[in-house]
Amino acid sequence: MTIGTGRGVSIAEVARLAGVSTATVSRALSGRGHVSEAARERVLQAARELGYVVSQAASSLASGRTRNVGIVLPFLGRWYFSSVLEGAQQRLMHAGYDVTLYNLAGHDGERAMVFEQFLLRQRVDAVIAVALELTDAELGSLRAIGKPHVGVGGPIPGVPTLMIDDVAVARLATEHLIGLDHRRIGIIGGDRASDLDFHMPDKRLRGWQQALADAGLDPEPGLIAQADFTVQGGYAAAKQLLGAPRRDRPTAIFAASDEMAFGAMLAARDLGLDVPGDVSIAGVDDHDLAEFFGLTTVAQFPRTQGARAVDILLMQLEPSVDEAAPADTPLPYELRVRRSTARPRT
Amino acid sequence: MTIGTGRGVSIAEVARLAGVSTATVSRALSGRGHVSEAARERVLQAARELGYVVSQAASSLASGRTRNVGIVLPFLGRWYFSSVLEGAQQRLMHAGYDVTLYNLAGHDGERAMVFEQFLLRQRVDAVIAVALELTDAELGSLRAIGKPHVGVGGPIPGVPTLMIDDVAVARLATEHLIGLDHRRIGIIGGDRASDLDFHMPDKRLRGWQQALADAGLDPEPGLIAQADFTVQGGYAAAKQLLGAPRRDRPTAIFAASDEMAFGAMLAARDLGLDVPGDVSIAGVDDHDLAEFFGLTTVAQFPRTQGARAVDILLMQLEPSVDEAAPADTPLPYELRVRRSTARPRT
DNA sequence: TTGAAAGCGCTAACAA
DNA sequence: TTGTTAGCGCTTTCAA
Repeated sequence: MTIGTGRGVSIAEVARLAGVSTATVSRALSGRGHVSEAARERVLQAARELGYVVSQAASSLASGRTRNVGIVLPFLGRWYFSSVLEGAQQRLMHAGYDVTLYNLAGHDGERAMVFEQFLLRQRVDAVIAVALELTDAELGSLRAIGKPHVGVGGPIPGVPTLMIDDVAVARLATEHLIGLDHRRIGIIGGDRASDLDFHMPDKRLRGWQQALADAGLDPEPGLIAQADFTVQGGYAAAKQLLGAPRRDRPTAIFAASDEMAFGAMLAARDLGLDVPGDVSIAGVDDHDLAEFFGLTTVAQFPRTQGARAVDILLMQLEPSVDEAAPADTPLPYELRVRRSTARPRT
Repeated sequence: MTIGTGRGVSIAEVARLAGVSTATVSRALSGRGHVSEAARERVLQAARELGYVVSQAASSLASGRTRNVGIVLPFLGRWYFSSVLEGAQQRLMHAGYDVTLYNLAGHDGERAMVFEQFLLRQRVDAVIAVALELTDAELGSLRAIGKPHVGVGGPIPGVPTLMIDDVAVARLATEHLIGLDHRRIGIIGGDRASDLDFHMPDKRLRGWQQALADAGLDPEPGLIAQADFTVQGGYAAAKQLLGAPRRDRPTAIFAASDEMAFGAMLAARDLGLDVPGDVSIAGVDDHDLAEFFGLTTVAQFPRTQGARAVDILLMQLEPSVDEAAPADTPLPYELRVRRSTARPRT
């Protein structure tokens, strides 16, 4: 490998060594256009010998493609988000794409920066937005520059979005509890802040309501607590629910995320309540720690969701990849019953 | 804003509107070279009017700078790593840099890909390696292409590395326990797998040993358990330590990370042992949940570490930014005493 | 199937 | 302080 030249080996050097033109090298290496087997062989060999790696900048400038996908997300530290990111990044890398990360954790200014300066032009071929509701202006600019974009976990009008059926997921968890003969089933849902960018909390609430209604149970306000999708939040919310007088206390709690469910389990313990003896608890996600906590949950598969999002983009980015479009098939989810749920003590 | 042109507004259009040359536009917008106040004004105004954003590809090709920094890390889902990433990304973004993420979570093949294909040339101006020991070959290529690189949390020979003094941190936590009159202090350290890429576990073990030795205590093998830095691992390890016959059971445990300490706290509870009544537990990190669990810990500040790593790179990347070099000042850490530690019951 | 050559949009050296 | 201009390294059209 030639080193230290600052700019690296150029395509011209490969062409010279292989005894072909730069155009042929480009074709051989990119797979676009026809190249004889013999020529391809010699090019590959020469490239290997010289340690040639294409210059992204030059390639992008000439072709208009960056081989770079932007991923925008509101949190990095939470399980769901880092899992989606992981799944997407891995798939993209194998397809030869870089991932540029835009984390909106900070202030509003950052969001504007991301959309106006970074994503806007020429830096990425496509965008994956995770659990983010885009404003009309943001959508407008994405559409204007004609970059494909998909949403994961968030509802983006007019944009292919990968999301589980949140209503159905919540129903499933709640129906599991009803099936165990629970009659007073509380919910720890999202608070208003977490609903802002992302209407999932509201849907999970509706799923819970529907399941209760179908069973002839009353989804009374006293059974609803709100939290911010963190362990701490779930803990506090569960204390509220479980601190109610005995006759009002739920015998089961559906938490809209596993992290909140963990908090609820800890709250129950701290109150001296046995899980599942005194209270059953179910979550959503199948977090890495769900098994450890013995938490019954409805699994979703964020790594796969990230990878699927990439597949959809790749189909638009590289016409060669044209499998049967799986874009709008609903995403899988699955009830996993563990130790945290059981029939109520009678 | 002009839209839909595919390639976006070019510098030539801005130059025309502002009545100057493209060179002046470039200078005005990048801040390099002298431009009269009047010209700068007109350029800025024109650029705003046209919605001009520089083409990264063209700029990189011409200048050799990508305004892109690669961050390589072995995990995304763990608190320490996502926090470093968050800190670095935010700082970089404000400096106008993109972050390209390379997660080595997958198989070995990926590691080779990252170093040979992606990082090697022309895609990034600098590299931040988080808790990763680079091989000689990897270091060699980084050096050969002359890209600045820093390590965070991992020891990289010959490379500026931001890391806390792991020996001292472990000593501090252990001395805190000794100061409370504990005499049998166990440790949950890293297992061999986690030491592979990252000698932190070994250092924390040594800190514990030194603190015990200084106090005339015997760091006997029975007090040592190993885990993989996860909650689950910490739980299992703690069960081993705490399951010992009463006379051998430690009255305190130092866990080399907060996540393992959480596991240890849960293990103690499951054994019916009171924390801190029967056993005190201390960790390292000040994880987001440490406050919630009431865990005594030695805080480190990964977000700041990420940001500091960026500062060091920026100093090399942009000669204008020349503050007094803070490169090798030791990183701060801080004992935070919470509910999980107390004097042993007598 | 191959090669020649015209850019892609910008930066930086040089000249003025 | 400003403008002219020669590339940066690649892709892609066109012609052969």
